[in-house]
Amino acid sequence: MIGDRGQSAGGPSPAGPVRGRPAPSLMWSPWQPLASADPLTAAVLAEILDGGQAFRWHCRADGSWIGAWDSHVARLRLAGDGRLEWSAPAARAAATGPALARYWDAGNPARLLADSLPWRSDAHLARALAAHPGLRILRQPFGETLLGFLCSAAKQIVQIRQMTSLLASRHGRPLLTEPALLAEAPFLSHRLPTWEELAEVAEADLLACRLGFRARYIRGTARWLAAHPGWLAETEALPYPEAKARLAELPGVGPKVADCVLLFGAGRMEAFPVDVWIIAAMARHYGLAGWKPPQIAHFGRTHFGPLAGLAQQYLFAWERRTA
DNA sequence: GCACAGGTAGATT
DNA sequence: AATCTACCTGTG
Repeated sequence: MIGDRGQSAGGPSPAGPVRGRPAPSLMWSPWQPLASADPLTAAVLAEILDGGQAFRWHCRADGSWIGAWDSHVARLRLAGDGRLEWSAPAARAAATGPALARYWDAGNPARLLADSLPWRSDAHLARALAAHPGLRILRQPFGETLLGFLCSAAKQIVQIRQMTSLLASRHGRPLLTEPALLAEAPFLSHRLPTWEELAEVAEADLLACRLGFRARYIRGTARWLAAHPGWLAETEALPYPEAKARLAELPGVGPKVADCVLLFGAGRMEAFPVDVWIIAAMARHYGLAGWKPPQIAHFGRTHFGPLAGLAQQYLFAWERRTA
């Protein structure tokens, strides 16, 4: 249960620091390594958590990150050797551990995945891989990923974060209730609303979340999903081409959003989202100037193979860093 | 003031 | 079928 821990002390550690070392927090589980995660740099960790895959992670002053997905909250940080460590609200850490391993797709070492990309015959890809060792594709909840990318049309990452944050605080169920945790991460006071919950929200209230013309898409998608129970879960289980075609039936979901949802929310590595950054990257480094998005997507899937979406993420990171 | 932003849908060639 | 535009709204 949430919120059943005593709050009379009001602080993380009544005992205070011992000989200069910070006392362990009563609210957070101890830091522990994330099994089989690749060594990372701070820059690559930032690219994974704040590079446009997910929109609910925040970097803190000490360099650690805090974020949420589904009903889970976690902190992440790098140990001295670059290994990733995690910690969760103590009351829920037992459930968060396995959930995080799935979210991180920890069973698939990034190094192995990247090695199966055609970098040996693609000098630019080789360069992008070398620049971001450990970069990986998250395996986020399908429905939340759909919501995030329905917000993404013609918006920058900062603004997508703002929209999802408002949706959560106004229409999602409570997440962090312990005052000490809430004080650390007020933006995680609520989880994202489910599609069932969104179906009950009036379009005017969605507009008030700064969604603009996306409010109509989200409202339409929510109503459609409410009328078709089980449809989303079935779609997630379909092979890539069928899943993409089905997602595109939803209002506001075109080729790019569908590919992002399947790549970041369903682990479909063959999805190759084509956005303005990738259009620029393919024009600059692959001689595809003037190509249309569907042509670029086809080129990407054939040139990069079954893990084209992973290649896309490296190219995307390279392009943003050198822009 | 005005162009532009990690697109999509609908109208118009 | 391919190409153009409007769509909300914050940011520079």
